[in-house]
Amino acid sequence: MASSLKDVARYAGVSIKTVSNVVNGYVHVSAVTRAKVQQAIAALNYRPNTAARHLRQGRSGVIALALPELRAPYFAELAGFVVEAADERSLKVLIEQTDGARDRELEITEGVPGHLIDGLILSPLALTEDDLEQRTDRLPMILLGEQITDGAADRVVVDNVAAAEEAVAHLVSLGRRRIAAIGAQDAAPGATARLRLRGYRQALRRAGIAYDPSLVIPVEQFHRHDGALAMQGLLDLAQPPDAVFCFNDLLGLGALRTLLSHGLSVPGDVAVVGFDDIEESQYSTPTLTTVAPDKEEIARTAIDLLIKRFSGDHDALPRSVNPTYRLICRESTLGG
Amino acid sequence: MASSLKDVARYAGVSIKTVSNVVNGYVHVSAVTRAKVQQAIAALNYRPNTAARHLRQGRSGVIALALPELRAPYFAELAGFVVEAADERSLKVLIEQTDGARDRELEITEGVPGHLIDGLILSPLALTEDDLEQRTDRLPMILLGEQITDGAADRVVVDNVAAAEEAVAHLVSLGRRRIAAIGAQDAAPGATARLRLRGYRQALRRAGIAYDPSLVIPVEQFHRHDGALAMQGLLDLAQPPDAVFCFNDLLGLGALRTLLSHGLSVPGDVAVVGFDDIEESQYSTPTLTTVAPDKEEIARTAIDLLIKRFSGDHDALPRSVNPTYRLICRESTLGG
DNA sequence: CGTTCGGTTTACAACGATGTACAAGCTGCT
DNA sequence: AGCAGCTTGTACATCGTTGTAAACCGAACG
Repeated sequence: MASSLKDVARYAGVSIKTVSNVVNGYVHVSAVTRAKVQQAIAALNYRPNTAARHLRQGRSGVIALALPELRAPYFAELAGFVVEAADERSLKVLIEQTDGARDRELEITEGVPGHLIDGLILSPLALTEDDLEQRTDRLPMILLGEQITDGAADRVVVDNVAAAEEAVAHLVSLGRRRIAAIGAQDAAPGATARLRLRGYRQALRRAGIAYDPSLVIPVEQFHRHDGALAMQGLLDLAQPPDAVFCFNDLLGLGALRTLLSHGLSVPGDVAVVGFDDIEESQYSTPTLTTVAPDKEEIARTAIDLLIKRFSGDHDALPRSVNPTYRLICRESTLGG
Repeated sequence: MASSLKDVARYAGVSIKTVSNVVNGYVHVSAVTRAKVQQAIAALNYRPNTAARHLRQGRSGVIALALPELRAPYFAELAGFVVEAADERSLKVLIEQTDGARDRELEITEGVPGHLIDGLILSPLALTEDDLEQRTDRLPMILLGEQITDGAADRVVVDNVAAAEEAVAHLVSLGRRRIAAIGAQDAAPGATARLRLRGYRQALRRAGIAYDPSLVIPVEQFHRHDGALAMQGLLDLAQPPDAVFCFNDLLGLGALRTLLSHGLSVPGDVAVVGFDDIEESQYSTPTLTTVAPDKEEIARTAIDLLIKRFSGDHDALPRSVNPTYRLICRESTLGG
C-alpha cells in the first residue's frame, strides 16, 4: 500500500500539515522538523497522491494531445516533440486518436476526459468552424495545423498557402511546366488541402502557367497508398506531368514508389516535392525535397500557449502563431 | 465552472447520493426520481469528476505507455495500437519517452507519475534484470519487447531467436552464403540485439556456414543513419556480403539507401532483410523483406494482461506471452 | 512582569465522489 | 394489528491533499 501524508506524519511525530509544508517547500519549518520529516518520507517512500492534489487544486498536470493517428509519421514525430516539450514543463501527455473523424473530434472538444486534463492540443481534420463556435467546454484548447479562420481557440499553424507556393515555385525554377498536384480534397475535412491547393495555383499563376484541372488529383487520405494510386493515374494521362507537388510526404513517397516501379527516373522524368519533412524523406531513394515545418517549434509554442491560458489570461483573445518552415531541396528535384 | 453532484442534487431536489446512484446505474431508484435526476444532469451538463472518483476508488482509468521514442516508426505504430486497444477498454493512455536511457526507465518503473496511473506498459531498452528485482513500486507493469528472463513482471515479446533464425534461413534458402548482420550491441542495453544475433548464428550453424565476426556490425542505435553507416563499412570489406540481416527495419532502410547510392542492385548484388514490418517497408524501393510481429496482438495482449492484474490476481505469477510473427518476403530478397 | 511579535506548528474544513449504515415507506404475511 | 422484508432515499465518513485561521512558543520590548 502506498503511504500518505498521514503515515509520514505519524512516523515523524508531527501533524499532517507540517509534512505537507515540508513537501511543498514552505519556508517556516525549523531545520530539525524538516529533517525529521524528510527522513520519514524517505523511510516510507512517500509520494504525493496526484489524484488528491488534483481534486484539491483543480489542476492535474496532464494535457491531452488529440491527433488523427500515431502511425502517420508526421503526427508521431510531432507527438514526440509535444511530449518532450511538455516534460520540460512538468506536464504529462495523454494521447487520443481521432482517425480524423468529425464525431470523435467533436467529442474530444467537448471534454470527454471529464476534468481529467488541464488542457487540450487538437490537430483536427474534419472539424468545422461552426463546430467550434458551439463548444461549451471551457477547457483551454490549442488547434494545430488547421487554418480555421479566427475561431474560438489559439492556433499554431504554418502558412500553408505561402509554403505550398514556395514549393511549386521551386519546381518552376527547375524548368518544369507540367506540374501536377496530389492531395486535393473537396469534402469538409480538407482545409489543409484547400490551402495547399491555393498556394499551388498561385505559384502557377505567377509563373504564367495555365491551370490544368486534370493534373490535380484528389485523394481520400494522405497516405502512401493514395499517393501511389494518384501517381498511377497521372502516368496514364496522354500527357503525363514532369513534376508533382504532393500535399504531404507520405503521398510523395507513394508517388515515388509508383514512378520508380515504372522504370521512370526521378527527377529526370518527373520531379517530386512533398510536405512535412518526415524523417523517412531523408532516406528514401531518391531523398525527397519537401517543405519542413519546424515541428519542435510547433510543439513548444503549443505548450507555451496552453500554459499561458492556465495562468491567468483565461479569457484573452485567441492568438494565432505561424511557426517557421523552410523548403529543403533534395534529390527528388535536384538529382543525385 | 463545472457542476458537481451537489449542484445536480440541489437542482433535482434529492440527495447527493441519489444522484450518484443514478449516475452509476444503481438499480433501486424509482423511475420518477431517475427521470428528475437525469433531467437535472442534462440541464447542468454534469460530468463526473475523474479526480474525485480516482481519489475515492483508487483507480484513474489511465495507464502509461513508456517507450524509447515516438519518432521511431515501430514504436509509433505500436503506440497507435495500444491507444486503440486501451480505448476499447475505456482506458486512457499517457505517453512517456525514455530515449532508452536507463535512469529514465528506472525512474518510470519506480512510479514517477505518483499514483496518477493504474498500470504501466514499458518497452525498455537499457533496463537490466537487477534493476527490476529491486523495484519497490507495486504498480502493475507489462514489459514489451525485452527478453529479460523470468522477472518481476508480465511480458509480451516475440521469440526473437526463432524469428531471427527464420529470417536468416530465408536468405540461405536463396543461395546466399556471405550473410552479414547489422545491429549488434554489446552494452547492457542490448538484450534484443543479443537474441537476434543468437538467431543469426543458429541459422548459419544449421546451414553449415562458418561464422565470420567481421560480418557482424555493431551499431549505437537502431536508426536509419546507423544502418547506412554500417552498410558502408560492409561495402569497404575486401569481400563484401551478398546478403544482410538487419536487426530492425530502420537499419535495413538505411542499408538500402547506402547500397542504392553505390549503384548496387538489391537483391541482385545484396539481399536485405529487416525486422518490425513498419509501414515504410512496404513502400521503399525496393520493398523490404522483414519479420512482422503482430503489433495489434502485442498491444491487445498487453492491455489484457494489465486488466487482469487490475482485477484481482494482483499477485499471480508473472506471465509471459509470445505474440505471433511472420516473415514477409518482398522485393529486397525476392526481387521485383 | 505583562505584552507584543514573529516564527513554527496545528486543527479543521474543504475539493467531489462513493461505501456503509440506517431511516422511512411500502407490501404482504401471520 | 403487528411484524418481517423489501424498496427507496438520506446522513455521514472517507479517500489524500492543501488553504485558512488560529494556537503555541520563546524572545524582545516597555
